[in-house]
Amino acid sequence: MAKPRAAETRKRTRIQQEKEDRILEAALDVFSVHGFRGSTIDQIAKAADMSKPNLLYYFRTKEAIHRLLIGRLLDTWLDPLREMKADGDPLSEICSYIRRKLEMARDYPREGRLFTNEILRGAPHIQDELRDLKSLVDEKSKIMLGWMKDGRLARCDPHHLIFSIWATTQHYADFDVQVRAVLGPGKAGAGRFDDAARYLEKLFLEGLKP
Amino acid sequence: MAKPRAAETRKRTRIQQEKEDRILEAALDVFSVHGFRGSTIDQIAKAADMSKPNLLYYFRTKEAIHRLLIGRLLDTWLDPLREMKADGDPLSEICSYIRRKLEMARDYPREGRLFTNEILRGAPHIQDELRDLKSLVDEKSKIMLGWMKDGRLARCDPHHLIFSIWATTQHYADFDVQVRAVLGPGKAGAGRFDDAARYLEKLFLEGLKP
DNA sequence: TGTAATCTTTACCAATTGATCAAATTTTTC
DNA sequence: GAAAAATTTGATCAATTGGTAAAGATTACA
Repeated sequence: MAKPRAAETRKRTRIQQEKEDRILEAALDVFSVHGFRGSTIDQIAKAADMSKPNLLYYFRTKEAIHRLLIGRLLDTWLDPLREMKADGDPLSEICSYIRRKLEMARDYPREGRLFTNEILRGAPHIQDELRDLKSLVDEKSKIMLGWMKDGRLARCDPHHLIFSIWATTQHYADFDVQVRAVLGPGKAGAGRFDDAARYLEKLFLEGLKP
Repeated sequence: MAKPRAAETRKRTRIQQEKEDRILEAALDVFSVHGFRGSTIDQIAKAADMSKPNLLYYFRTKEAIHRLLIGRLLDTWLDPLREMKADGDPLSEICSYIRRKLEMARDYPREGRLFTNEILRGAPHIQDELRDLKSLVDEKSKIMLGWMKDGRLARCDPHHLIFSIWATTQHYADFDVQVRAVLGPGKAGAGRFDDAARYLEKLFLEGLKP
């Protein structure tokens, strides 16, 4: 008896494994540029080099692909923030956080844009996750307030401090086209991330030292 | 003889004026959330409270509306940067720039998101403008390098400095949903922009003073 | 007030879209 | 090597999409 869709099988076949990966890879390419509504199954199928019905054999709907991608993304996206520990040196902790976020922007720009697309749309599918995000940020904010009270970090609004780290690092994924256009052929090479890291480190280190 | 489309008439009628404004207003709402491909004429027409053919009487195509909106946006978007003058006090000039960009994020969030959508898509329609942008940024970078040489501004990469201002201010338009979710009902009111301004001013002032 | 120009509506069209189905093909398993 | 399971394909569908044609309604203006 042929299963109607591959997704339900207990054990993933070799083919299933490979095709699903190819689809997700292609979908990430397409979704991250055009957003959910702006992307078509045909487009994704073509990018994955297979027919549309074939693709739909592995994922029931367009939304199923998108949901899976978003889910995977959210799972790892906040890891760097989770790693910020109260018992570390405040400025080093913040610098590490910036560095890690910048590495993510460099190594996973499509994931970053997928997330930004979702937020731009009003985050319709990740309301729960936003709630989790709030509690994580609140928790880390408390740590920072402690550092400030101890005179180990400049007094400021920790929420907005976190926003500014998100913004400055994510910028290099979302606005990549603009960044490259502005830097010009000479400075838009791979080294731009090192330049960014150097600049951001200085800005935040000087800006936040007590 | 009835003109096929209203746009070509020399003088704009009262009705033309009003309807075109209503369409652009509605289109800005829709495009800024869903992007170009994710938005439909029906959607825009409904938001503008008119029938689709009626809307298409004023704008030939969906793209015509989008082009006009993008054009208008780019026209005013860079004004704050243009206003940065070499003969001002470096830190005050930068602070004013931040304040103005933040006001734009507060007062014109839809325009900001429209722009971000366009950039996320790879900026297909604004290649020329990106070239103009580069020369403007290069020009202002030279001014900043002068300030640094004179010891009136901390030494850093001026391009990345400008990026960080764009990123931190634009963040409050693009990631508004996330910002509000994280701040929570207590602090997500209109005052969040004042908090942001206070924080950013401190960060950049301390981070960039020589 | 009459008429020409402008505006609006109804009906429509061809292309694209997300998705289905049964038949044909390939792969795995015994 | 045959049966069973998994995979692929081509044909198809209903809904949506961007856009048009033409007739009817309204407005501006002499």
